[in-house]
Amino acid sequence: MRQIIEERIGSHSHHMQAETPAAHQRVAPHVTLLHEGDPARRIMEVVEGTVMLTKLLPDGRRQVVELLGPGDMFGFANGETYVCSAESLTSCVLVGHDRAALERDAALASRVLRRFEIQLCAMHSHALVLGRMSALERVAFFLMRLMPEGMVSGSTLHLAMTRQEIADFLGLTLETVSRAFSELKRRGIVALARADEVRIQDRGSVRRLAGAA
Amino acid sequence: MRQIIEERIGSHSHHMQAETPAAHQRVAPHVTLLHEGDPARRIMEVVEGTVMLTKLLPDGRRQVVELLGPGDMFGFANGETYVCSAESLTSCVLVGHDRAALERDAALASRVLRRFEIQLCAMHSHALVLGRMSALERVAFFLMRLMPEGMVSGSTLHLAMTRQEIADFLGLTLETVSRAFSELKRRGIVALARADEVRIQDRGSVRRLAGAA
DNA sequence: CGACCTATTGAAAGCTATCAACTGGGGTGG
DNA sequence: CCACCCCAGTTGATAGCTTTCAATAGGTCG
Repeated sequence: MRQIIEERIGSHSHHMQAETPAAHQRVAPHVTLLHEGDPARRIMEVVEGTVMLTKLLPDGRRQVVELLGPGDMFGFANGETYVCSAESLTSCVLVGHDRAALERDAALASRVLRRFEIQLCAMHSHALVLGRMSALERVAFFLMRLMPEGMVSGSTLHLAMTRQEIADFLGLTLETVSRAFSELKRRGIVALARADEVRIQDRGSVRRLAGAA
Repeated sequence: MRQIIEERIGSHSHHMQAETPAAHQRVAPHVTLLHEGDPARRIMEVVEGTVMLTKLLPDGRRQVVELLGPGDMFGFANGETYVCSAESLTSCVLVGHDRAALERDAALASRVLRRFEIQLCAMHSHALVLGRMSALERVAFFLMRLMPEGMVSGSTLHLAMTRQEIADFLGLTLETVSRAFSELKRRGIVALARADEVRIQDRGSVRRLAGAA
């Protein structure tokens, strides 16, 4: 069983004046950060690294509902408890924000609001992907999501996720994801140095398949 | 072509002090409220009625990404433009909030923030539905979403959506949605007085199929 | 070097999409 | 007021894509 590695590296938050100052913490990869159903006390912010949010069905089917990077927030609640579990994919630096602090700190509230809007937009795109795209298109969308803005054809991406995790994100099975990668390879759109090292040979084709969503 | 019917019924917003006061407006059913790609000026709030947000793929495939009721917000932007189109399903009352007002009005910002969190949670559930549920489960989920809290078996729901709209919401085709309704009817879980009048005979089965998501 | 886990590939089954015909209800025009 | 038309919905048959089950390959770590 993995444990949460928590290491205080000081607070850089200047708008906090409360009894629970924001503390940065570093966590190792593949650590469960919080559980669906646990009491929702704080809103967490990703400072560095990648976090995935997951939901489970009673019979064990899993969906990765969101992938989070620097600036993104998690720890949402509908009522009293978290609606998703969260797990670090890479080594991460996180900050927790007390829910009460949102009422006091207008600058923080504004920043969180802006970020919620961005994440809501990302979820809208994801709904389109899950509801209407083929397996090949979904994997292309996944790759495009990982490509930095100014990326050119020929660059290499590192995947921090297994085929199973990618499948759970895209609403597919791990075999189908693997077949999609093979198909992209066969078409000369990507090259795989290793399973988690993807060289983008034809950025345009990836964009086109992803529907520029 | 349908047009937006706009009827001022006065402002009930007391925290506004800006150059663009919040104005309530009533719109007819099946009216396009805003278009994906248009410049994003205001955030809209549903006061009464139901609104659907949709996204399109270049080839015409459509996804209804969100269904909104009273209190819900829309008009999100990632950059300068709306990421979704919005259309009224029923007759609606709406209020527009100037984006600049969010900076000035802390009470409004707090309310919007809270609502964004609720909608984000709803999107997480929807991702689970779209990514991991069967057709029958999706339709059950859809019905559960429409059932009021204190609803008992035997009550009747009115659907404000066509089979095509439900299909676009659930990531299915209209035929599959129709077959799912027939299957629920065959199992005695629902009864259909008309295509848009659903009597819930067995609330428990609906909940179970929907995975209590 | 071997064990184990992840990924790939193959074959067959299953579910949903697609194509097509038919039904029914509502509205319109005669 | 009735008949017809039109559109939404239902149902059937077939095709296609993804899943499932299974076997093989590759890589990493002890």
